[in-house]
Parts: sequence; C-alpha cells; structure tokens
Amino acid sequence: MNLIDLSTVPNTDDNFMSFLDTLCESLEFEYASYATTHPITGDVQGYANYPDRWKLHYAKRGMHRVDPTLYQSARSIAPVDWGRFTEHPHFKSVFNDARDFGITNCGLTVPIRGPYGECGLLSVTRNCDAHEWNLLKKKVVGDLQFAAVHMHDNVMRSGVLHKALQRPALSARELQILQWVAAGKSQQDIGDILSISHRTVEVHLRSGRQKLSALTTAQAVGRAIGLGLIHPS
Amino acid sequence: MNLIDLSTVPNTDDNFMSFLDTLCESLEFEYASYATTHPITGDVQGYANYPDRWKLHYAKRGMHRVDPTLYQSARSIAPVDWGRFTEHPHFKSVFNDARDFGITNCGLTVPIRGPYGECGLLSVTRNCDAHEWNLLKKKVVGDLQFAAVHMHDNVMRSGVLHKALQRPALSARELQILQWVAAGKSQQDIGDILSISHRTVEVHLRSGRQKLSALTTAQAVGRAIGLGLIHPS
DNA sequence: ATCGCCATTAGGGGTTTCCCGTAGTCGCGC
DNA sequence: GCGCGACTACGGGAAACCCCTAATGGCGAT
Repeated sequence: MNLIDLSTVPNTDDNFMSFLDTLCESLEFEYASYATTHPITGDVQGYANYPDRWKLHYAKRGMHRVDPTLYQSARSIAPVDWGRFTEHPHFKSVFNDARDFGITNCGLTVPIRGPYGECGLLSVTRNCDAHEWNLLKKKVVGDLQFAAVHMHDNVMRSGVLHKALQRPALSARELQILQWVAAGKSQQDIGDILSISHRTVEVHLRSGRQKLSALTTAQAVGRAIGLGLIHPS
Repeated sequence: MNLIDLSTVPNTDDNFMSFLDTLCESLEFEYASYATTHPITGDVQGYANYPDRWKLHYAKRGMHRVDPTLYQSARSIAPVDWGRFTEHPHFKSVFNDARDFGITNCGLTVPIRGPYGECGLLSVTRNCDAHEWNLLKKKVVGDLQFAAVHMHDNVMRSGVLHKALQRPALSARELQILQWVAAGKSQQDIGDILSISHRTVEVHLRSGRQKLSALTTAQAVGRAIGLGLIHPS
C-alpha cells in the first residue's frame, strides 16, 4: 500500500495539476487534490497542489494509511465535509500536523466512481471560518461534483494509471474471451459465440493466463477484474 | 432480468416520485426517471414519472433489455447525452415508439455509483429543439449531478433496494475457499491446505457459486471480487 | 423438544478443462 | 526479406471440475 504522486511519473502531461490549480482559482479554494485507490493493492495515487513540504511529510509518515478523508470518503456516495471527522482520532493525528503546514481542516471530499469499481476522491480546502465555509460549500458543491466527474473521467481515459499500474497488455481476442469466461460461459459456448473452435478459445485463454501470470483461469479472471481489464457480469 | 417499478411496490413511500416531479419543475424538464441495475441479476428497478401508458409499453416490450440509455450510460463516468445514441440501432427501436407517446429524444442520463458497485441512473428529457436543449443542459448539469447524488444516496439509505443489493452472505468456509481459488490454487491444493477432502472443497465451491448465481467458478470469483467479498491476488 | 435448515464433511461417475504438442496464415516492424 | 506475435486449428493424456447422493452436527424456531 504505497503512496504515489502521479505528477512525478515520467511521460505524464501535467494537465491534471493545472486543472487542480484552475479549480482552486475559480472556486476560491486554497488547495485541491485528486486521489484514487488501486482496488487490489490499495495503493493511493493522485495529484495534489499542496505545498511540497506537506506532501513529503504526509508520504514520509504514511498518513494515507489512516487519513479518514481518504478511506471514509471512499465509502460514501455524497460529498463529505471534513467536519464530520473532527472527532476521529486519526483525523487529529493528520490535521494537527497539517495545521503546522498552513493547511486548514475546512475541507470537502467528493467521491466519484467508475464502472470498474474504481473510486476517485476530489478534495478541496480553504482557510476560513465555519460560516464562510458553509456559504462557499453550498454555492459550489454542484461545480465540485462536476469537476470531480471531469477529473476522474479524464484520469481514467488518460491511461496514467495504466502506466503506473503496469497492466499487462492482453490482445483484444484474449480480453474478449476472458470477458465471456467471467460471464460464466464454457469454452465450447465461447467457441460457438465467436464462431471459432473451442480449441482456439483455449489457446487464447492459455496465453491470457500466461500474460496475467495466473495459474488458473479463475485467478486470471480475478486479476483481470482487479486490474479493470474486464468487468464482472 | 426483470423490470420493476418501485413506485408500485407496497410499503414504499413515494417521496422519490415527488422528488422526480420537483426536479422536473425546478429545472424545466418534462420527464425524469431514476433506475438502478442489480449488479448480479441485472434486474432494472427504479422510478419514473413517464406516462403510465409508456411505462406499460416499455415494460411489455422488455425495452430495458436493449435500451442504450440504460446499459451504455451504466458504463460511463460522466453524464451522457442521448444524442450520442441516435445512430444506435436499439435506440431507434426504443425512441421511435417513445415519440408516439410524446417522449422526445432530447435526454440526458447521469450515472452515479456507490461503494458496493451499484449504479444509479438519473435521466431527464425535454421536448425542445437542439439549440434550446444544449443551453438548458449546460445550465443545469451541475444541479443534475447533485440531484443524482441526492437521489441515489437516499434510495440506498431507504432500504428499498437494500434487500436486492445486499451482498449474498457466503459462509466463512466458502469465502476462504473462494479466496484460495482466486489465488490460483486447485481444489486438491486447497483440500491439502485446509486438511479436508478435495471433494469437500468442491461442495463449498458449489454452494458459493449457487449463492452468487454463478454458472462457473471463474464467474463466481469475478463476482465475489466485484462485490468486494474477496480480493484478487 | 423436535423439526427443519444449513454448514461441513465425503465418495462415485461423467464432463470439461488443462497442458503438451504441431502447424498454417496474416500483419507489422527491423 | 525475415522474424515475431496474434489468430486460427487439431490431438491425446492427465488433471481438474461439476453434479449426484448422503451423513453428521449445530442452531434457531415452533
């Protein structure tokens, strides 16, 4: 369970960083971050325009393992105000430190999910009093939701995560057959569906297993789903 | 794969229906609907304030099986304009009929997902020309996103869907064995590991498959991972 | 308290998949 | 051109899987 700053990954255009900056400017926030958790490993990866010193401190202490704004928000449907966490013991351990780096606990996290079960978290903070915070929140929560969808959609399309996750590249046929297997079809069924020999189906399945380093077809299906290559059905 | 109008289910307060009505009034839409698909059975259930005649027609023809506004939107992250489907063969088969019932093809579907992989779809329509539609869309997409979150959150909390979306309860042994299967072990391996007969392993696996409504072990592994019951390895 | 339900255990027998081959065609890049 | 990988296909033996029946023990319900 590692923490990866995607802006430091090579071959990554930093449109996402500037999107966070623009978001802060236009909606009057101080800092913004986008994080997503790997469904298998639980790795946390994303972008943030927090001060580098804070990012370093956060990573060094492994705060992503306990930060309630991450793992509590990931269980919610609606946006979550960090005010809900103020009594949370881990919250204090994170935000007592954060205050020293000039980061307020007036914050909000918008969870957003995609069709493969992956969950993105767009968070924003602002240094202000509770009253002002509530007014701002009401005004921009719709825009934030929209921004979260936009960000998540683009991150998923960008393939940044694919690179970071080093997903094995399965051929179209292999994925197609693996998808049918995950749908409960037998090799004979799939052969009939695709109008090829069931022997051929087995060959594709074999090479798919090999690429996923899976010992059995069931494991291959599990890994493919975990990697978002196919979806359960 | 059935179609269920939740407003006809007994013991259901119709706050959701009135929410859809209010949504239409305040954002100037003609009709609105909220649907969610069962992650396993694919059952489509929800609310809609379409004319009863159209709902009947739709259900009788089983249009939920092919309606691209349902199953295409369920694969998207961002809101989907129905304009994307106009060339889709199934779209025509649905919306040629819809026109006869006074339902336009100016529509938009907002997908929204929760932490258990369930997906809600909030759709709205309006009878107007393309220009007016685009203006309206831009103006209210944030509100719609917010409304979708609100609707989905409340439907989930209400427990209407709880029984349907409740994850099947697998026994500890079944989960344990399924986890080993997902790890690539054979039934014989697992029997040795757990010091039981490989026959017994197979029985647990069978009942696990049954509870997950899976035809094959590979499908069961996929579903269990999709439902978060086990983890890929 | 007895009944039913279900988790757990197990064996027999038929079917399917897996795994080791071989082998031809096609497209793509060096 | 020539290799490499994807896609196609077949065969045979071994292994794994799937379905049937069946017994035991726990646990809640009537």
